[in-house]
Amino acid sequence: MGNENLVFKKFLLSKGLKLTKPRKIILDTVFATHEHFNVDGLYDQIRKKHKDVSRATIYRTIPLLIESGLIKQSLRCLAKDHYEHIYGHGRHLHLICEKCGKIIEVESKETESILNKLAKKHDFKIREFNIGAKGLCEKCRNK
Amino acid sequence: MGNENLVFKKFLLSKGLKLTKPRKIILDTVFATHEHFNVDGLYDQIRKKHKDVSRATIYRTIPLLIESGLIKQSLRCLAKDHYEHIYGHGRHLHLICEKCGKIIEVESKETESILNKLAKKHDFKIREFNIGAKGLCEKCRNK
DNA sequence: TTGAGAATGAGATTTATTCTCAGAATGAAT
DNA sequence: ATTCATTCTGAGAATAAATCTCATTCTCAA
Repeated sequence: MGNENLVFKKFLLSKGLKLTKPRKIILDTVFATHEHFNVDGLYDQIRKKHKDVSRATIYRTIPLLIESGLIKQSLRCLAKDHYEHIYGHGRHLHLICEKCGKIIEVESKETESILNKLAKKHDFKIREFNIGAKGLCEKCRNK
Repeated sequence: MGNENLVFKKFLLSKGLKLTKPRKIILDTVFATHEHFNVDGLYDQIRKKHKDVSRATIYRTIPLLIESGLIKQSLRCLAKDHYEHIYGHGRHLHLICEKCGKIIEVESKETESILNKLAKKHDFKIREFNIGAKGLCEKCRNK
């Protein structure tokens, strides 16, 4: 892992944009874990090491990470947008527990191929899947 | 169609809540069409006939409609939460065009049964499915 | 008809996200 | 290295959807 850097660099170059320090820090922090993230959590994480990266820049960088294909918008939870990695990760869907907030990730090849078939029938070009369900996890149900 | 009233009435009763005029108006307007809706659109629609229903009451009534099983939260579009009917509607998934905003609804029995199987494997109890994809519709792609 | 509790409208409040702007950083060309 | 046109940045203001407050009004069971 570390090729996110190259991907992002190429993307910026192709757009005439610049690879600045804040953008590097944001990219590295995003890919330092494999977890979902939101702006608040990311900001806290970054601030531990770098006191000079602002929320505004995080908000401005996320669309670039999305456009470069490194991350995608994921679920929305507690009124906050969440994001997840695409680069280096297999496709998956989410089972979200509405009580404890736990997110179970599951392989989703089957559902995607079905969705692809349906899209073809409607002459629709899929850019991004969004497959999941909300409910109760085993722990929250058994008590 | 018209049984939404009964369903909602029973739900309110079971909760010790009251079937007020604003709630009736909101319910009727929501089910006057089969379309997705958001608070703003619903408010405008209601205001054509009833000048005395406030946004606050709409925001307060929607969770009740959800809890009673009549509607569900659907996609989020242009920073607004959208909702859709459950009562009287077959399950479906969405293909959302990111350019023109068009929403294509498609039957989704297959994907749901797969998701159900996966949920079972993880001992997860699904309350609500969320299946869809974003991309470009045929019209927006061919120009 | 009454009364206790629930619901309402209006507007204030909250809060995630976006915008503004003056100054700083970037990188291609020299 | 230096220059310079352009892009970026941080800080805080602005925006806007959704929630909350509160004094008043409505519901409905008795």
